[in-house]
Amino acid sequence: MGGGVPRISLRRKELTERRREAILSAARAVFARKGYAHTVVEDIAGEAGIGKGTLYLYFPSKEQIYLAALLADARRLDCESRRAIGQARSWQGALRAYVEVRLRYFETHQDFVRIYMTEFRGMCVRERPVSSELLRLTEEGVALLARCFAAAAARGEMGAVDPQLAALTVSDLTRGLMERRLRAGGGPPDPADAGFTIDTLCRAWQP
Amino acid sequence: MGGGVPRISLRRKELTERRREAILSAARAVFARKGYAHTVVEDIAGEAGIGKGTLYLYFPSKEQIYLAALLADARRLDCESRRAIGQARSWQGALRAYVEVRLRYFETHQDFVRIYMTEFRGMCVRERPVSSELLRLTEEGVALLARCFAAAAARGEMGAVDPQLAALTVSDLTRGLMERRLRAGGGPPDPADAGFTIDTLCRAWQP
Amino acid sequence: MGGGVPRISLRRKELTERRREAILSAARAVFARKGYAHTVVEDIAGEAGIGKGTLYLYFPSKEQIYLAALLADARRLDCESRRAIGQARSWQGALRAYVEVRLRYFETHQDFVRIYMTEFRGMCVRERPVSSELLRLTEEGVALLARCFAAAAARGEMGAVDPQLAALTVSDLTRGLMERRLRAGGGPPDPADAGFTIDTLCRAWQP
Amino acid sequence: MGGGVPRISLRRKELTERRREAILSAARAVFARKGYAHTVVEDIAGEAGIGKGTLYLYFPSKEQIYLAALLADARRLDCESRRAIGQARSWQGALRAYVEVRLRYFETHQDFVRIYMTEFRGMCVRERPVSSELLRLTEEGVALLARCFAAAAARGEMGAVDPQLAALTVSDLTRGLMERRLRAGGGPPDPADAGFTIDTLCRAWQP
DNA sequence: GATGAATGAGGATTCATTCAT
DNA sequence: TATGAATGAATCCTCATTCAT
Repeated sequence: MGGGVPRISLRRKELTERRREAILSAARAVFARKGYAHTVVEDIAGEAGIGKGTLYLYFPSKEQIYLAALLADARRLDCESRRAIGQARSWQGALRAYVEVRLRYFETHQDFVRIYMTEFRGMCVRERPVSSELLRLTEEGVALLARCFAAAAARGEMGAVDPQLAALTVSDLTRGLMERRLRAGGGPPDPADAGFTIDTLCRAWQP
Repeated sequence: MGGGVPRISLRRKELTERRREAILSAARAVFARKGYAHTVVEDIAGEAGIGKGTLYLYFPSKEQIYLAALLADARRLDCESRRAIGQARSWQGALRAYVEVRLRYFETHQDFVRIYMTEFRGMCVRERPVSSELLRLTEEGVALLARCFAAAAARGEMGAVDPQLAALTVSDLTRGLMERRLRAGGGPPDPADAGFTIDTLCRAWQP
Repeated sequence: MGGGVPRISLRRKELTERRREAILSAARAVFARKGYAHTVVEDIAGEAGIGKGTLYLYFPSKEQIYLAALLADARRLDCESRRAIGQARSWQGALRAYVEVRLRYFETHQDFVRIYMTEFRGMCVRERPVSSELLRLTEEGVALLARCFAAAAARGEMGAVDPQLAALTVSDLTRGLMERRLRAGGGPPDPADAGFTIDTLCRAWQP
Repeated sequence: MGGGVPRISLRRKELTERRREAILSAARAVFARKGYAHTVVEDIAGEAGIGKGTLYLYFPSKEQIYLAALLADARRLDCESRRAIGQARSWQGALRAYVEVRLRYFETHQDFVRIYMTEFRGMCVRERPVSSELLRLTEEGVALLARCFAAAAARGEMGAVDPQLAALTVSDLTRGLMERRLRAGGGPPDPADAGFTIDTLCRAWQP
């Protein structure tokens, strides 16, 4: 039993995967720069260093590229989020983890955040939900936090707040923090703002 | 006797103004439903019950219709906001006024909020600012609140919080409230959520 | 026999005629400045100091305004041309009269010439003849000259040239003179060029 | 063997060039038939047997198609003109060459002449010069002739005429000849007219 | 697989003409 | 009679997607 046959296939698959990633990375960069409407498919192909037609071998449409570009990062962010929140020893730690994971993710994946925060969420509110998984991931982050809060409240470590509403509150404020960083462009953001947000909520929800 | 001369002219002006409003109203409805990119000028004309070309007698371009539609409501909202916050007797009252004015405005001007919250703010982050006044109005609301907070802090009625950051926090959470109402569609929103937000902040920032 | 009744009617007719002239004058100015395609009906109305709709009480279409504007001047030019050529005592005189009448007309009716020379003649070649009278007037000027030449040739005062071709030659060169004046803008044209043209032809066609 | 590498690339380039020519040819036909203003881009595409969008892969705008269509032929005409005039042994020969090259060109490129004579020259007089090269080529033909005449005059073979005015005279009359051929449609033009023009000028300008 | 030339539906805007006042 | 607001057909151009090489 050699197994030489699938080796080529593996190579192939790996290459394909690598190219898929390259396309998504290019797509994020362009979508972040120009927004969905102003982005031309050819721009993405150019940024990815491939031909326009090649895109359509990997994705069926511009919209699917957009969603896939978001989904990949949303999954990664969800992973990191789970890990960090899982390691937290208190509801305050979980809250801080939620915020900090996102701000750290922003440092290295500004393109994703830009699209996700300033365009995709709006699209979701307006049109029919486009990607169920993307939506689920978004809600998952909040739900994770909500479960933490519920447990903490049950243990009496947290004031008697609605865990779901509390988690949504954290989510809203985190978005605000990121938008301000985006608007600041490359300039340094107010380094105190994240602390302010966390402090505010910790104080409000202490038992 | 007398005074009848400009009557026709007045009629005309009034009619023109009425039609301008009708166009903006139609535009808000369509933009809210489909978003800027998917809206076709003919749709707006149809919704307004006029011909396509007529739009261009009142506005020079699709983009200007969009901005004018937002601006009119943003001004009204700013007015109501000023009045309500001006009447507040405490920073808590101001906070509550800011949120409630917006939620009440949402009841009757859902279209505006839909566009403003889910599209325009994102556009501002992404592209060059499109309308300076619209931007100014947005920032004005926050600044108003910030001044209230600063005064309250100076009087010792409020904890030692950064007034600007506090105002931004209120703004972010209010947006969150409205987005959830939008997503709920016509369904009844959680009636407690606004209270939760206000309570949270009041508790956090008491002296 | 009073005759009071038609007096009003006369007034009316005269007023109408006066306004017609004003429109045509305005039309010539605008058409000369922008050309037929780039001229907007509203421009003409504005130049004439009347409303856009009023134009259509006097003329049925933009095209008819254009033709009427040309026709009025073409008739006047034809009149002056007939008179001047009629007074000429030799074929050289007729030739000179033809050229000079046109150059003089150019001084005071540059708009007409601009349209006529640079646009209308081209239109005639390209499309179906638009106005039979306008075309006839153009040919009439040449024919007039041709008859002069034929008579002169018959009297032996002129070389044995084909009168029709000779007249066309004069026509072509006169057009060239006017185009150069148009292109010179307001600047002074070469004052010798008309003389050169006339001398050339006189020498060529002497017996 | 070998040397086959760029074959595909050559094919492609050749094909592209061939299609560019096809578009220009179609454009000339349609522009000649309808004039610039009445020509619709779709007409050109249809005449060229390609899709509307394909035009814009080859040219950036309707106006550029127009100018390119003229420019290609204007260059060819200029070439032939230079050659023919260069071979002329006398100023009379040069004059005859100038006229005959144009009449011959007319036989095979009636579309070009139609546009060039009846529309483009007028546009130049009326509006800002659109294509500097096109304008230069037009003036170049006249200048070439003018230099011939100047040389001939210096050698005493020609009367003391202003060479520039003489060349303009030839140009004006040649245009007249072509316009009459255009107006004659397919019908046979007066075969004597070119001879008449040439004879007239030769006689006028002999020493 | 990879490419980019070809396509044509779609969309913003203009403007000659009409018509209610 | 005079007006200019209203109209919608007409037009240029873009760009997502297809497909022959």
